Amino acid sequence: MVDKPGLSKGEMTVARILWEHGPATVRTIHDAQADGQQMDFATVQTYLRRLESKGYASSVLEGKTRVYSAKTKAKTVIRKTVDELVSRLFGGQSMPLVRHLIEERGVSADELAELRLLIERLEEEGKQS
Amino acid sequence: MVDKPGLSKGEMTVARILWEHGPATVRTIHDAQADGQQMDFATVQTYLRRLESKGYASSVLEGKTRVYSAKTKAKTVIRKTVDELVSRLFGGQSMPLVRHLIEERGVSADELAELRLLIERLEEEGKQS
DNA sequence: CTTGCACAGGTACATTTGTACGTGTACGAT
DNA sequence: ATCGTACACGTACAAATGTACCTGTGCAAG
Repeated sequence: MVDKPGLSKGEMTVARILWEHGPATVRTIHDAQADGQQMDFATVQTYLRRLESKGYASSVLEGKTRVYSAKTKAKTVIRKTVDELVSRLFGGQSMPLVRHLIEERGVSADELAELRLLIERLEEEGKQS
Repeated sequence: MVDKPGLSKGEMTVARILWEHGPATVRTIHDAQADGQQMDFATVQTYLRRLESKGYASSVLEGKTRVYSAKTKAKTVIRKTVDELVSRLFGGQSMPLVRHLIEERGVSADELAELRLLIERLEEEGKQS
């Protein structure tokens, strides 16, 4: 796997919508934008085109509309992006970021419970390996 | 607080070294680079200059060398950057990122213990508020 | 004194990114 | 047959970014 150039912020925003909705047209994605962060139809189109040329998406002309599909899994892009960030901002340590997320941005009671379970599970695994 | 333009990746890398070392010269920062991700002396210089022009750093000429200091706290930049990322990649939800960090990138036993404490503390706080 | 380092500061420049306009065309309504 | 609508697709272009060279100058070694 040759490493494709990374995604820019705008491309990422569009990519995320693509992952969520599955195969979609420019319009679908354009309309799916969260209010307040609208980008022009043509802009979305450009991002999609770039996504495709970078190898992150593929498309087929279906009738007269082009339908784009994600070609790279969200997880892959997320991993790469997060790794990047962690390395640049925290010297490769993930804990500081985890701490930041939990402390600085709210975590609901439910999420807290989920986290607890996650941790307990990992502690178990740790013990026996 | 007018929001200054964000930091680019390169600038962030340099900014981080600046935060760690405290006031430093171009050379100090250049030499402090983790092996393998060396950037040219002049490149570091440029980033520092840009950091200053964006208002994230300040500098004084000390004798014949210029000494740069961070002007914005790491936490501020981190918050902004992470918020950005979380919003673009996870639609504003931080839990998916926390999960990713814990599951996909290793967490040592010690860190796990720390996390457990952190969670317990938050659970306590939650109960009484 | 002369030469060479070590830096500061200015300038350069190709890419990438954000953002979008304009043209051409197929299809459905008049 | 004609028009408006909805797209695809090519093109545009300024700003941001990554990356670095070049020039001048003071200091220190010869």
